[in-house]
Amino acid sequence: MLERMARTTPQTHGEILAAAARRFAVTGYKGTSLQDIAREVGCSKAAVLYHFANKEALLAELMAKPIEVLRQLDERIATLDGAAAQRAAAEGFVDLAVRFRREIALLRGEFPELLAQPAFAHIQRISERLLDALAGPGDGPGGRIAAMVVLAGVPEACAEFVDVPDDELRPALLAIATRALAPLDPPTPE
Amino acid sequence: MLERMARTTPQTHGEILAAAARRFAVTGYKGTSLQDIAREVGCSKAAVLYHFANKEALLAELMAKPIEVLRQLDERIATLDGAAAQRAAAEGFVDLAVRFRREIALLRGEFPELLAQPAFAHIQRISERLLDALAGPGDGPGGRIAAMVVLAGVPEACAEFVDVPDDELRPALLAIATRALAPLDPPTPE
DNA sequence: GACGCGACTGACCGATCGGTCAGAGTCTGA
DNA sequence: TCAGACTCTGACCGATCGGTCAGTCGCGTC
Repeated sequence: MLERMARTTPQTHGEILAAAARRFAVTGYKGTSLQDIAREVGCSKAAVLYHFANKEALLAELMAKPIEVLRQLDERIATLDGAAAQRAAAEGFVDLAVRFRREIALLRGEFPELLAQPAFAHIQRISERLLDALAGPGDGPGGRIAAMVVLAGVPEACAEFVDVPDDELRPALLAIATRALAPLDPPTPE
Repeated sequence: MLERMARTTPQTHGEILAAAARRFAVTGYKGTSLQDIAREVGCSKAAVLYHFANKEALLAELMAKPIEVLRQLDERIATLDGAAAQRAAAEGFVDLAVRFRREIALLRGEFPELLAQPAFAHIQRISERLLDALAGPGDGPGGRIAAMVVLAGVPEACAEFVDVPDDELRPALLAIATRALAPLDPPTPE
């Protein structure tokens, strides 16, 4: 009945992953159905679910590397404090955002809902610690507000400027972030 | 059969609106069903659709005022250019974000998908002009990157710090924004 | 040639979505 | 008293979602 070539290629796994990344980037995670992904690959929806336990597992595999790097950043920051932690947080976060901006673009604005899923609960905790570090040792709420602007604005800018080369985007963002968080390392402390 | 009091109150319209705002703030627009809203009000889903043509109309009425103010800001900026437009854009945008931060909180991160709806197409155009104004008259991409960080970060910070009083949040955000966009108005232009 | 196995399919499931519809209860004005 | 408007309901619709399942196909092995 079926005239199609026997595609005994186990690389289908990778093809599904790539197709999912493409679709998520356009229509978002929630806005992309397993049917959409299957259509892009050229297989059945059941085939997608043969290779991945469920939709969330697909997302988890796509985000595994950036999440791991974020976890490492969290560990590194935990060993520092005050201004040193703040600088390390800013540099590390900008690095991470630039490096994985394609993955970030997949989730354009869906972070809040996705992080609410229990599978990503630990990321929310890491984000809170990152916010604290970025806020620095200041006392008023100004530091936390600036940290929030950076924490939300930098990834969005990365997703928006996917085509700008790394070595142009990274220093620009780092300069913006340090300026935004400025009150804690003013150029003339004296 | 029905023992319930006859609620001939036409204020149901307002109750539905308030309930929708509450639910949207918790579970987002897409994540909130008409059933959810009806349950919160204590009426049927059909009653919700009696008062509002559809789900999108509900959102539109909730966002009517902030959208109108955004439109006015766009008009004001259009009469200026260069550094003056940049300053007006920063001040106006921070003002708007602080003033309507409850409405912004409703949409936590759903802006991209919602703005993609044809009903909000003009907002996307306004956002682009706002980005241009915030970027200022600089030539490199640095200005646009900083503008994007502000454009995405400020509303998110507003949504996060809903409890901080206006007259504390506004100056803090304005300071952060002007610092982030700094290269165009450095303290020593000479 | 029989068998097992990995890869995959189509049909199907229950749930939920936004939205429609005919009608019922209530109130108002002629 | 009665017509009609207003408000609201329960039942229902088609579409779509993520996910399950029995079975099929091709291939390597015994």
